[in-house]
Amino acid sequence: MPSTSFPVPSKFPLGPAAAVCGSGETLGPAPPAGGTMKAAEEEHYSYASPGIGSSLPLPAAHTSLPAPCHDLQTSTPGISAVPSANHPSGYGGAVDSGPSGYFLPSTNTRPNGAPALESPRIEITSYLGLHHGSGQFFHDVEVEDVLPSCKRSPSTATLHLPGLEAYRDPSCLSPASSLSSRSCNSEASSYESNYSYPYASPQTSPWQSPCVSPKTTDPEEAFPRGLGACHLLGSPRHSPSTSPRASVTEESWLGARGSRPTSPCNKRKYSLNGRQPSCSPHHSPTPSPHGSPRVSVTEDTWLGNTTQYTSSAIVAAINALTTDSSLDLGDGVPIKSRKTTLEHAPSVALKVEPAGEDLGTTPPTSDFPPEDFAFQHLRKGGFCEQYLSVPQASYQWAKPKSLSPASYMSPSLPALDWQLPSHSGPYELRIEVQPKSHHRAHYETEGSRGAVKASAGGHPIVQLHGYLENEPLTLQLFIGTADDRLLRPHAFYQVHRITGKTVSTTSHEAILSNTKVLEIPLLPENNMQAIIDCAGILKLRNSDIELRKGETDIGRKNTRVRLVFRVHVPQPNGRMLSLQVASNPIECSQRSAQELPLVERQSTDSYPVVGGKKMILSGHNFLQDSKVIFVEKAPDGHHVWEMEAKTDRDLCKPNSLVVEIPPFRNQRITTPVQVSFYVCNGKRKRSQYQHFTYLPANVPIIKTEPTDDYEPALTCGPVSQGLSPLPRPYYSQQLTMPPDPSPCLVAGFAPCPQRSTMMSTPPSTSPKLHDLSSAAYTKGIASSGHGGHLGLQLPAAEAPAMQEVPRPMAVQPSSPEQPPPTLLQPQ
DNA sequence: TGGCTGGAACCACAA
DNA sequence: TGTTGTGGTTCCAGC
Repeated sequence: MPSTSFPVPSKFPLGPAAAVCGSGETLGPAPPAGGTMKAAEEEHYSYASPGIGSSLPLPAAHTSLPAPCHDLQTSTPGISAVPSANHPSGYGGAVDSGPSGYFLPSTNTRPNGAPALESPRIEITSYLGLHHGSGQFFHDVEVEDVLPSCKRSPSTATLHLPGLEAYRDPSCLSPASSLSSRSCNSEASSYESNYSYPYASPQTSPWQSPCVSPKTTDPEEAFPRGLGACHLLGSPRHSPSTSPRASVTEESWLGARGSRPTSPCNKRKYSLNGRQPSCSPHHSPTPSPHGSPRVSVTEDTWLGNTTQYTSSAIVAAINALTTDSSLDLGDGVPIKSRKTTLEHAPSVALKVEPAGEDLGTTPPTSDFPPEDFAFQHLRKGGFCEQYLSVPQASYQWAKPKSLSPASYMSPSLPALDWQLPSHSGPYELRIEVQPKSHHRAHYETEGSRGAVKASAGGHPIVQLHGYLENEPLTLQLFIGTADDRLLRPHAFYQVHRITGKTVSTTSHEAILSNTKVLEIPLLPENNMQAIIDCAGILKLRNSDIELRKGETDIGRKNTRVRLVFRVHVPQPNGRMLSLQVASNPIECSQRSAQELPLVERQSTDSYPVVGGKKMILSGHNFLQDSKVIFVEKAPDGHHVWEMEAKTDRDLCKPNSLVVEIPPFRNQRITTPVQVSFYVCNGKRKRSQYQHFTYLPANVPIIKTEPTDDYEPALTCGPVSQGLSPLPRPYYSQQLTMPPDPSPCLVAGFAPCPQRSTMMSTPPSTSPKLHDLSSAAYTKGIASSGHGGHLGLQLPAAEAPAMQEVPRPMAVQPSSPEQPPPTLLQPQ
């Protein structure tokens, strides 16, 4: 295993690394992140570069690595942290060939006499330092010049201790346990995904694997591109395992495909050329030098690590002195495995990177528009190259993952599962063009299926309104859930960066808390508008995710996602105002997309109990036999009332359905009653629930005409952003801030106005948009990274970015399966 | 040549 | 327990 050395300012003694190495001998579970790691961080990392640290798997992560693993590592052929002569000197040189003694005493040896493995080392160099401290990074400087103020998300550096959270349960996982063609991939992806393996298991230790195969998800993300020399083993990007389908080498070890993987529970029974996978998840495969967690450098991680920040962001990060673990890039987002695998070291090691991809030869270039250039330059410039040989991935698996929302204590940015408003003060983040309701996600084993498109052609467009500054901002995009619960990163889908001639928008990948985030520049010259033509959706194998420790969601039939956009607007007071908006749901399953009806719009969202009015539903897969069922649910989810609405078959079209609103069961209601309805094409072919509100008979109808003016602003205000034109309550998870959140903070979390997001309310009655002083976050309470279903709304006082200690606050559960959105008790 | 797409085979699990 | 349906995943072929 190559040493992983990141240039680090002298003030970063890399103590953790050394310390960790020392402790690395210790077998057993790593201490909780909050414990040792925290201490280490505090002690040694008073500051971490936002750009780098945010995702760097730090050496600390190996505290739990068993010594034997180290031995394995060193002894394995595939891994060679061979310092390349070609490596740039200085910082760059330090990356690969950094003096081993830098972290570990050269005399460090194993009890068994074997040379001590150098603990993975990562020297962290502050971004500033890179820019100003080394001429080698002039590119970066140039970048600064080019894009002086492009504010990257002020991610905070994170130093992780490994093993705190395993992606897969150690008992269930083993490199071999997940096999199939994906085995190599999956493994890779899993590890990369921070699907950490338990600390004390040699089998799961990255050390046991000699493989050092930088993975890449995208040829274009080529930092590594120029790193041939930097890459250990010469092939940073390709390893036989990286492409299950195309590599001859792969065939050699992969052997004939047995059966296809199936979902959950790791029941796949593939044989991996010599690596007999355990049929039982509980059986750990025999450790093999070949089959090991990857130790790789990934572009993704690199990208993330090399995220550039503006000075302000850096300052913010410095101020934050954060130890936020949620920002680890290496944290665990599976990357296209076929390009990332690292098993089978031998082959990997022998694979030679195309000459054309020599280190540092990638010129900045004219291939990119100015802004693109800036990004590209940043990504591919010397700065990044300096670190390409760092086997980050190897640590990813061991990195702790924030299982609990509470663990996210970054003082700078809200966790991805926090519910944020789409509007605050003068700012509003809005999805001007919604994505299509269907987009077939691609698997790691597949090629990209392109970028998400808009319904009417083109691509989704997002714009930040109200921002009058001249400095660019960064729009973050990640894949969020589209179920009934609070919006949170989707465990089974990740955003995938699309590149190519057809992509006009530059982007950059980063990983935050196991979630891949695409960062897209929002430029003033573009009116702070971004065309999202660079975002595809990657589907992760259910079995991979479900086995992740702490993961409670299941992947089966969990195929709807939303594009979630975030932007962090710097405030005069130095804080960040974070806004978020989610798109309409996107069905990502091939089958579902072809079969399940999907309601995108409804012409009416409320009507008096008498019913009788025609409502037009727009969507997909409507059949003449489609039925529309109205349902009223009790708090416990049971159906209190069901009524099939009459549909006009003559007017039925595949994408539109005319239905007559049935009279409500109770004609004497005095307050609006919210019910649901869905379109049913037959057994098990139902659309998701849509909300509808019955109004008291004597209530004047505010909006009843079927119209095409699906103006979110007219119906739900900013909270509707990202939702269907007409309220789609179940997805109305954009946070609506009451003018004064305080009422929601007292009296035992009494019902809060936020519920308004579920109600169809006319503009006049829509909750007032919160201003900065009322902005708040709603933090999903998750038992796991993605497991949060319910959440506590956390008002963030004046500025969301402050992330002050969240105060519990009532929030509406948007689930049709859950009790009415009246009160959400903090958990 | 490689990426994007649509389609479908294959397989395991669910009904 | 056996059969059929459903959905996840992978592979193929055409553009």
